Amino acid sequence: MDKKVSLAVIKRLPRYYRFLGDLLDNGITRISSKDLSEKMNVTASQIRQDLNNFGCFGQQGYGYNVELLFEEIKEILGLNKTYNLVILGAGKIGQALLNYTKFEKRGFNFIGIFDKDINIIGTKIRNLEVKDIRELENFTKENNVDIAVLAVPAESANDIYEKIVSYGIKGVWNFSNKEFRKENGVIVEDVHLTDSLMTLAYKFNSNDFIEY
Amino acid sequence: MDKKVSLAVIKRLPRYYRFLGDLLDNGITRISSKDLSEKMNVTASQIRQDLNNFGCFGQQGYGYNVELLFEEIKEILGLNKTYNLVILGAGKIGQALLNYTKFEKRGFNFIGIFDKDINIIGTKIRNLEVKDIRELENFTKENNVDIAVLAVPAESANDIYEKIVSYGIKGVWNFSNKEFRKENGVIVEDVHLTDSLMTLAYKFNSNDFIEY
DNA sequence: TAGATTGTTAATCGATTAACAATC
DNA sequence: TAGATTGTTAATCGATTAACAATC
Repeated sequence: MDKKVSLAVIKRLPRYYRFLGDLLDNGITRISSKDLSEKMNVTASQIRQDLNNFGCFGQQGYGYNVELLFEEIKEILGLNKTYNLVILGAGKIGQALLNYTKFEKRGFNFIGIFDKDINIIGTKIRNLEVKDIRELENFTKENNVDIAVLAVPAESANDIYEKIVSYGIKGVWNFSNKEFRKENGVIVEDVHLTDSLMTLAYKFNSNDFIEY
Repeated sequence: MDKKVSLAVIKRLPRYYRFLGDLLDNGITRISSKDLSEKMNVTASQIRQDLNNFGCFGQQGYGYNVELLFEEIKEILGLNKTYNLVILGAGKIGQALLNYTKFEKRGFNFIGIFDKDINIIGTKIRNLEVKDIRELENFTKENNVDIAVLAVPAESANDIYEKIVSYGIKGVWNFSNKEFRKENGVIVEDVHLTDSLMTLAYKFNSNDFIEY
């Protein structure tokens, strides 16, 4: 068993992955922690410390092979697998996410979208027909659902979350403005857009904050 | 001049605001840091430390008046003002944000939406007609634009960002998968959806991480 | 008043940075 | 080999938690 890695480190991994992807696109094959640190505006120490939580990917006197490190981080993040996602709530947010094709390029496949509104059920969004939320239970039995995207209004968020958990779905990507108790090893990743906008408002009005 | 407040504290403010709002809705008029800490799953010490960055809002032996504290945090976050926002990019994300009415309840008003696609320009989304992105410069001269919502594809993100800055817009809510140099006091708040999904993937596959 | 709970100082903990021996 | 740069240990810094005097 690896030693525990702090969430602070984990949240930096996608950023490394992004920068390494850019380097790859630019045909750069090797990079030192120092050069990368300047591009990313962090310390070289931090980069080396972060990476060494997962293994020794560099070489003394050389630095890091960009492609190799890119692939390692991909593996660490779990992006060599594919994931089946269902969207709960076929409103604006749910539709926007379904229509956003970038996620599928990373292996996140939308296999279902559900709503309770009789006027939306049956309509087609992109390649999927909106199903009745009451069909979710059977759907999870017949399909391997990894992640539920919670995009319902705040009022029904708790109900739907309880259903998700009881149906055995393990991952929740939460766009509702609510928080949930993590139970039975359920993993919740929150996207609080309103919180983000409020943080922007604060920063907008004040110069008295410390970057990062 | 107040002493600097760390971004960690600032990012917790919207969460306090959210929980206090819930308490208010439930008719609860006072709360101690201890009771709130149990609801929020943080320490009472942290709550008191956080709040005391901004003032003394409690009362010994009593705790905090919920409504008063709610209003204080609202003020601190800058939610007693209103903000004018323009959306750049009338694709799925841009449209979804425009259609999401919650933001306006908080004082964030969408006053324009722009795109470069001739097929989209002129169409109406909610209450706004999509304008040609080339009209943005004049628009910013005639209107007080506080925040630009960057919802364009990655390829054009940098170009549009440069324009935003040169037109004197101070706040950027960035939904593009790019990062920008903060220049001329420009404030950028990033929403990296793909990063968030990758973090979820990591957590999904591993139990070896530390919560928060 | 006595009990409760704050505001704040001090202690602890963890994360970041610096330094450097190991080594490619 | 000499130079470069890692992996890793040690030092520093900052954030969180604990403790408690002040006080409502």
